[in-house]
Amino acid sequence: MASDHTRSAILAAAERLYADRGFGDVTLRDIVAEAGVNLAAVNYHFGSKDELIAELFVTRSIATNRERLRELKAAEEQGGGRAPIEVILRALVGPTLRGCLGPENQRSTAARFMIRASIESVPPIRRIKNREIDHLRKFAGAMRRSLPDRSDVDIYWGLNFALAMAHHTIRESERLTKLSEGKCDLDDVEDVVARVVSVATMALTAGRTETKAPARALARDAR
Amino acid sequence: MASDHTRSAILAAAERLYADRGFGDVTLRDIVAEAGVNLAAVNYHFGSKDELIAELFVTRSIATNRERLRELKAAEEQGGGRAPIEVILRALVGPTLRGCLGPENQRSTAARFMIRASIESVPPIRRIKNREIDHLRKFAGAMRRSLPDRSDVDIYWGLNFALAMAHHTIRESERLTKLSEGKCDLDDVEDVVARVVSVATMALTAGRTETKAPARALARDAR
DNA sequence: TTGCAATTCAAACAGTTGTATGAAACTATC
DNA sequence: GATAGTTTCATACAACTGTTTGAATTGCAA
Repeated sequence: MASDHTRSAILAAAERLYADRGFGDVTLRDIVAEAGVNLAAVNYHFGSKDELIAELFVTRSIATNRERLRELKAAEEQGGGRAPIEVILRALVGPTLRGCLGPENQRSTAARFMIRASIESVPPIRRIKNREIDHLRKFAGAMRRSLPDRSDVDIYWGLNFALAMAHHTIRESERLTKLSEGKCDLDDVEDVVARVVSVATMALTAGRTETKAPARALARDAR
Repeated sequence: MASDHTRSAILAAAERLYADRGFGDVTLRDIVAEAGVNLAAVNYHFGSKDELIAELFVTRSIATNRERLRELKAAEEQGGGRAPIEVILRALVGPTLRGCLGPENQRSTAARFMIRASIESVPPIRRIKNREIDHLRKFAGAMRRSLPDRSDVDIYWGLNFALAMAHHTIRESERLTKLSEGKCDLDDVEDVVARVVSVATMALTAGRTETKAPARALARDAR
């Protein structure tokens, strides 16, 4: 046991720096300086830099997934096994968007770290990341129960597009603000969530009478 | 003038390696080995590694933007100044998707390089990247002309979501294939383009009678 | 206090990175 | 064919990376 103080100071400093500046250009020396500990402490407590990153990622990954699944479970129980698709999508993208957008002082370091992890591809994380597929499968299952007439292909595409809009908006929030000259307000997080959920819902329910990839026909007309 | 052979060999090798492995872990020595030239050649011909990356990015950026604008211009001229929104969106996301997806042997190194550039954030590129906003503004203008009843905010959000779906699908194509157990066919590029265009069109035209952010009401009902 | 393990620390290590150097090899002009 | 300018090359350099080492310090039990 012992103090544990150094250990958690390193974790906190590392998470903060990675969230802000990305994995690429944060060195061990940056981390220990920020944490106010000795350089050798990282290797002593974690073994290596990669293991530090991995531990950070696993911890946060578990926490984020639990949060999302909590919302999902609650929604499905309330609906007797079937939740409205909008609520499922909200459980999927809401926690991340809320953690990464909004006024600077209320952004979660943890959420921003996770976005970094999903963007930059660093070896120790890549190795673990496959497990997240199981997590997404649970959401795919809930979406299937919510939209039983929908083909699997459409479910997966809808899931993909929902994540796409959420992650891309976070990643490019600065550019979107500049492009729109401030008209798109990324501090109004609930509006952003509502927009993403709305579009994803449309993607998943358009042409709902057919069962086989109806989105294609609609777009083909435009060619 | 002189031979120029070494110069272009370096450019080609660098683009290939960056497209495949990202900027993070491609060293000058990797590049010169792939190009079959001496280590000092990069600094001799380009001055520094950063200037090599910058030249590569500027060249490709101009080419990609020209291709997209060509499609856009053609569509607007054919429609007498107003192009259908689907065609505009297709001009926006089509070239990139076609260059990055599809069977391995027909993927464009250039397009994959550009996606890398838009994903990983490396200093020399970040400095140049702001210019791309002007390019996107041209598309925003065309979309405004196509949907004159739409508010600027909705236009920008639609543009953002269209790019989001295209880029995210490219970035996470492997995961989507695995998640869907191959049901989502990412080799059928035209299907992917059609899906993205279709959803983006819905995002931009839903509730088309109103002028003020109608997407919000739809999602709010679901809360 | 003594003794022992856990922790911290300054320093050095080995490896890799981008860059610079000066001699050698070319190429074209006179 | 000698000369001047360009391009290539092997090599060295300085800076930085993650990691290791072994001595100092700390904390705690006997």
